[in-house]
Amino acid sequence: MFTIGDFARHGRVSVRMLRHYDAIGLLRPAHVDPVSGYRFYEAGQLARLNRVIALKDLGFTLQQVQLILDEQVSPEQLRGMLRLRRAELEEAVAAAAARLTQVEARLRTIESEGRMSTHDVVVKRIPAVRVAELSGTAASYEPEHIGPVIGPLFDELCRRLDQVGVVSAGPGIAYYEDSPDGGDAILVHAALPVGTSPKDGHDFSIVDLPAIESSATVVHRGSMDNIMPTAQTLARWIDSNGYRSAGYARELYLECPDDPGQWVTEIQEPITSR
Amino acid sequence: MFTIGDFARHGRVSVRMLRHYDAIGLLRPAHVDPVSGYRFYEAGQLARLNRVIALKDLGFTLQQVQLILDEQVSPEQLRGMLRLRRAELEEAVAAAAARLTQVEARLRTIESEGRMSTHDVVVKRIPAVRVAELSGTAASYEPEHIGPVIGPLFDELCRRLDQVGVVSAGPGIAYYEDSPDGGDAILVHAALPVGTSPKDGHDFSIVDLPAIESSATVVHRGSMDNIMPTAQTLARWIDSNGYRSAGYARELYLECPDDPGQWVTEIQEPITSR
DNA sequence: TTGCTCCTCACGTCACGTGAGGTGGC
DNA sequence: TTGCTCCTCACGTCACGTGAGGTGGC
Repeated sequence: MFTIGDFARHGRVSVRMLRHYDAIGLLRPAHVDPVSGYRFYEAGQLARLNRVIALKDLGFTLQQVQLILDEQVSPEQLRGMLRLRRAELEEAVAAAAARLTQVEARLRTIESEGRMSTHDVVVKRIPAVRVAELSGTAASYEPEHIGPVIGPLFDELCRRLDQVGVVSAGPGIAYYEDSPDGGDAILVHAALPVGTSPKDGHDFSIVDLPAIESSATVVHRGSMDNIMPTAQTLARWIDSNGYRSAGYARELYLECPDDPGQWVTEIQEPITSR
Repeated sequence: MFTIGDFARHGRVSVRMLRHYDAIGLLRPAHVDPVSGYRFYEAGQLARLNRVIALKDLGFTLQQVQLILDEQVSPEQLRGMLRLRRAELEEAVAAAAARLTQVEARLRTIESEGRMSTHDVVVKRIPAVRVAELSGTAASYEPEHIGPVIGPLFDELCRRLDQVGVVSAGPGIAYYEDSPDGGDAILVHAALPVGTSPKDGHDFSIVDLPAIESSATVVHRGSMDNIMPTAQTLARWIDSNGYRSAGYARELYLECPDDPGQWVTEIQEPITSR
């Protein structure tokens, strides 16, 4: 017979843990003194304690441990639980490794630049949207070629949506593609989310933009003429965090007051892990 | 200006999170309606939200995120925090990988044997102990050679401790070493923990058993004559979980009633990762 | 008498999720 | 009027750590 203190010492657990396991019925002392309430454990109970610790170390919750030890789960169910745990652990390893990569990237930039960027890149899923859109062409990806094309496209799109009584359901989206004929010129799309699609007789196209399962995003503040440094930050982040670009980026116009210097835009770039 | 719902949608966070960040002062809405209490956010605040998410994703607590964003930490301190995080993440990756290995080992045994063993191996640190000990030799590691040697050694040791008025401070420990002269014979040590070391005039040795930083342990129930299957379970566990033996094992006699079938022993085997 | 071990509450942890119960504008 | 969004409490989560306040045997 061991007192709770001795038993805890042999099992390398805290006294508090043993009391907790008693409270939830996971490991009851072999004997409890009825007057003092003192708990007494038998040496053989160390085997049960070890099982508890071993299963807990695998990442099971105490409730699951209890079910397993009390044989409330069949071997078949246990296999299922282990497989689930395995999948969760595979994810956990990958997630921890990804965080580690990110922390290392931050350390590199802070050691070379003496500070941390304030442009923070976040990976998120962008859901699919149905949009109304108009398209045009621009001479290149340079902001000064795109600006004069995209602005009028949005203005015109608004006018045409108005005409058919459709009201946009969110901020405008722009995206670009290489010209299908292979030149330097590019396709420019100006899109506005719509809830319901209008019947007929409209002179704009309705397109379903697919979800982006994994998108690296940054918020750009200020005129689109100054987008380049932000875009480069994003590109460097993608590279130094073990991803690569997986398609064309979208721009989300979150706020577009008259003064272009006050614009707020989100750039969304599809990525896959490298 | 966005309502809390719109802002949450753009930032891919929950409304509850934004309220929480408001409550702790991490991200205050740009404006709060004084009569309705409605929160309103500016598009530009998405940049701050992104910083929060990015730092949170690195594994920092919200409190740390707050300190970092409010520039309460110098670049130097930030470097320190990142290095600490890096170390923690390296550990986290290793820990998750080790769990994964263990889960995979369990899956293999459950798929081959249809059930999970009830001999659970636990890795723990064994602290150093000062012991009084007597030694002898046995013909081999076989239980039938060791038993007749170790028993009398313990009896004799107890007698001699009694004589000098020393009382043992814990269960007996046995350990074995190859004979220094290279034969099959082995050195057998019977040891009892002592708190205070006696002065002089005793005929047993006082030895400091070093701590075992990383020890794989199992509890064996029953006579030491039947130790073999338990020892094999332990050996297999060590092998299939990516460790290897790193020294000689110890046996801890937790309970030794007259009936040897009721004995409870813990085997402690030093390990290192392979 | 002082220490040591044991006991039972009960709060705190961390970042929210999840109702409950109520309000205001379309 | 029904829905929808917003609000403020406030409890629950998970596995204990950490006092607080008190007892019993050496």
